[in-house]
Amino acid sequence: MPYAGKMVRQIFESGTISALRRCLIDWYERNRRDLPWRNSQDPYAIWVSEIMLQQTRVAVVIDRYQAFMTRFPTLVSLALAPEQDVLAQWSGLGYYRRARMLHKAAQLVAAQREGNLPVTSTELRLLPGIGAYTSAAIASIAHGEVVAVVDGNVERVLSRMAGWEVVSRTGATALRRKIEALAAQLVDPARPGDFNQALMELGATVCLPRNPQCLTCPISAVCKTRGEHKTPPRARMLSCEVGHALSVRTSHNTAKACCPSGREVLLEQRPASVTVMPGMWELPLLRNAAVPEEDLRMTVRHAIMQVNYYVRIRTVFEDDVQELAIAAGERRWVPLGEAAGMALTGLTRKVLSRARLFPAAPLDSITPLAGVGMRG
DNA sequence: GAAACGTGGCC
DNA sequence: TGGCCAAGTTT
Repeated sequence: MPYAGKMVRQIFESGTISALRRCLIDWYERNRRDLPWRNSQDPYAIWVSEIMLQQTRVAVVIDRYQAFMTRFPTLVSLALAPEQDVLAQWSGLGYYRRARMLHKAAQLVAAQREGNLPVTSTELRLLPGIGAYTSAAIASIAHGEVVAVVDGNVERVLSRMAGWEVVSRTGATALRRKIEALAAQLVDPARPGDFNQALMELGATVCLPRNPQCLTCPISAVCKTRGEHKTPPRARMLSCEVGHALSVRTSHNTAKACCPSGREVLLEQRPASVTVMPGMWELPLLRNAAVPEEDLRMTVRHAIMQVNYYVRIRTVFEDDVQELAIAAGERRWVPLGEAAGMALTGLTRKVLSRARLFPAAPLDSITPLAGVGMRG
């Protein structure tokens, strides 16, 4: 990439690249957050964290990562698990394809490589769900491979630093290439993993999309922008009204000695063929989203992608099946205790939590049953 | 190369 | 409330 070298020389005076690397890594050592996946050198642990962090906030990931690693401590344990168990661990995190591909890749590595992940970014890149960013992140962090990562943070930090702006829609790709070339020139050959994490950490905690904290930025001296930069406008949110059924019954199933009776909720599994959340379980859709006032249990706003769903939840009794839309997949009465551990959609988890039908968190379990059904 | 793929949390 | 995300990958 000779062109990248030229760009770097245009941006920095000779010799300042090593100073930049030092500034960045010094800052990182002093300011890095203590995150669970940073306490491990295990490539599997780093891999899981990188997949879970894709398009997902660190604050959301922390607890879920620890739960996932407790349930699947090793690559082989993940490979051996049923897919529904993996999806259940992913429930509420979204982008479920990540979980399915992580699982698939673990099975490939278990079957073909005795459970040892590839070491080089080039080989990692061949596994499902591992793209340009993730392969570089794992290889540089776990094995010290000298390869740059370019995620959303790095893209923002470097474009601001270089003073490059998105000019047009088509210009975004060209700019991305320039940033990748710049990152490749900048990455510290001595400590690529720390350098990469430093750049990402800077973007995540200082060089914020809005309100960048330029006064505390370790590299503001070489930054062309020192503040916000232009970003392309986003698509408008759409809105849509839907209804879901909350059907709860008291079980008369005495077959299971452990839980001879208890309450069960009616769930429906989304078909494997749908593009959105295949295989996940949810409350059955209502035939009619217009719910009579007296049957309205609660309303929920739930944003999925570019759409705001205004969701009406109504009680549907066991005999009133005609209120439900035609089932697209299997329907099953599930004991509430079991449902909590299933591969529920985020909306379903939200509704059942809000209805106090199972705890949102393990410790939040004390709920008077008398309150159930009386909430609006 | 654009479009699709989810969600919890914060302002 | 409505908008805006957040450590990308696949098709």
